[in-house]
Amino acid sequence: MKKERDILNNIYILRAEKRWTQKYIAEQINVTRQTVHSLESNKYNPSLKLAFEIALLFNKKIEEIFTYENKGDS
Amino acid sequence: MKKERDILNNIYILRAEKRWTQKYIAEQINVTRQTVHSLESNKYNPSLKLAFEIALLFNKKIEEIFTYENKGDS
DNA sequence: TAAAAATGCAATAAATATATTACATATGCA
DNA sequence: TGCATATGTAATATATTTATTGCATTTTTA
Repeated sequence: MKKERDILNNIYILRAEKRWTQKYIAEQINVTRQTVHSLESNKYNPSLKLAFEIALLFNKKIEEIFTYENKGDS
Repeated sequence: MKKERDILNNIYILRAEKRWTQKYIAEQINVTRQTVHSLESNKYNPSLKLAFEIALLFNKKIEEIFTYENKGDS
């Protein structure tokens, strides 16, 4: 069995800390609000460009925002 | 003018250091050799998952392998 | 409390990453 | 030199991300 991993992120938390809206983030990084919403809901694999944009916006490293962990591990 | 950035990577160098083939890398991370080749030729925006897989394989941080820099800056 | 803004969600379209296949050239090695 | 392996490239197919639109519900704020 090959190891499956999930990409997870804590954008929801980071956004709450900053009190930013999804719309605001979307505008800053030039994507739609849908994209931000999908990202936050943690159920897909964004492009590296998008990950970099998010990291730049929050002034963090990609790995401080996104994790790649064994499926099932919470 | 909105700032455009390029995603670049040094996989070619890292691979040379390890003396690995494109085929070998492709097999390790479950993509095709084409994908590895395209990646190395630095002209596109991979998925975050692929970036994580490469980083794991080389045991490095994503940002040690991929950079996101202003277009034109070499 | 009413209006405005923010969020969740869904369907479909558009864009682009990745796979597949194939072939030509280059490079290393017997 | 000749064979095996590695690499560059291209065309087409498939998969997945992202955009677009729209609407319902929740939360904020005047």
